Amino acid sequence: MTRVEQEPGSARRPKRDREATRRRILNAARDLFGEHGYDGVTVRMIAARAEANTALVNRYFGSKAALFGEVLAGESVIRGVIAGDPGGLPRRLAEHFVRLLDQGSVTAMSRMLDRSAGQPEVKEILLHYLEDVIVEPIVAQLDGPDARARALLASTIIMGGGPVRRLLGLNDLRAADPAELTDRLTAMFTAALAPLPTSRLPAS
Amino acid sequence: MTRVEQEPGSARRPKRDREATRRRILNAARDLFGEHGYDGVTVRMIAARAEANTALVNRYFGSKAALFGEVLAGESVIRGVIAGDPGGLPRRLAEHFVRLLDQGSVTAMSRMLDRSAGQPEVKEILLHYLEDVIVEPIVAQLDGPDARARALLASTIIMGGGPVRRLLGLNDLRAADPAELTDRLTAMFTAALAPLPTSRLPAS
DNA sequence: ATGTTATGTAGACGCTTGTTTACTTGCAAC
DNA sequence: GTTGCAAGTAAACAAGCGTCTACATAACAT
Repeated sequence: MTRVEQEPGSARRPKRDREATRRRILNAARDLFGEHGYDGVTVRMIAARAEANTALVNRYFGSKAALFGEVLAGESVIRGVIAGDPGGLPRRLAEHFVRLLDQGSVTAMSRMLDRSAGQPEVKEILLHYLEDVIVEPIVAQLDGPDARARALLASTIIMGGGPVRRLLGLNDLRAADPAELTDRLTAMFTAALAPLPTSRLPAS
Repeated sequence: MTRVEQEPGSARRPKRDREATRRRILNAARDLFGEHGYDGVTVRMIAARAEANTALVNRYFGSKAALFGEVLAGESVIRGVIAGDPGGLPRRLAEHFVRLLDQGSVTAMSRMLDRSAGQPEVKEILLHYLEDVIVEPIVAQLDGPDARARALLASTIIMGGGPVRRLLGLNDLRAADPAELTDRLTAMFTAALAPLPTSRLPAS
């Protein structure tokens, strides 16, 4: 009876590890949703990637939609980007955008958004995410009139990056001088967010 | 085999009218794809909306994907927007964007793009559309370095409008003064397209 | 009226989806 | 060992998808 009496939560590594399996599924879902969007991913794909049984996805997360929601909840890097001094917000957003370009597959979020509004239930989840994590924090940093409209314009740039990257590729964007690209994006975000329209350009 | 003894387009109204049915299906597809994207629409939905039999969709268009391509081919309003004097391009794009906001459901295109990249075949169709109808014409108008990168940035704004509108709604954008909104968007497009970064703003 | 052809229809095909059920197996306490 | 339970599995479920085939029917030429 030489049995190892281990503390609960100690370093024992059972072959059947609920938490580890759950984590593998969650990671697989994050990667796949990020790459193909909600509709482009099947529960079987997630399970295969996680090297787990298909039924475990529903067992641990209830449903595919709920799993999607949990993935979304873990992807809030942009929160830290928005937070900070309001004056530097456009540049921080621009730098974030450029950073996403360089990372590629790691950036689950933006790619997730464009192809993921199938069922109304998922649309609801996405809506709340965008509202609470992106739009609302930006609005909170803005002074002046039409704060929400300005935040929506900035969101337009952020969300447009996904489809453009996915469909048209980003080699041509990466090819450009990163500093210049950042400047350009900063100007775009500034134009979107400035309290008053930055300039009245000559109409055509 | 010329079995049409009547003038084409004359006043006969047969109950079974191939062209009319085909048109009804195409219109229904345009509306539905515009509203729900490629994956969000089924062949049966299209047939129901067109008050036609499901099999006729495939009979007249070969496949759902081919029908999508035909719908896309008919949606090239933006072509005329891009064409014109290069200096006024940012403002024309901005005005187009604002116009889309006001129209709502008529604007099939932009809403079609974000949720429509399911099968690789459809992605191919979309890619060529974006490339030939949006990016390439814009590039053709640009001078200076990194023309394609700048065109992609402008496309980012255009394509971002779809998801933002669909998910977050556009009432807050419409609420703002249209003239001011146009100015703001013009500045954004200018920042994206200008030969050199418009300004180097103080970093945060 | 009759025959032919194009148009429309009903239904099934094969496949994939998310989900659930019944079962097997590993692990640990007794 | 033996038992009990959690973890994992295989298979099936119902529903939905795009597509196709066999059939009915309206419209025209004769």
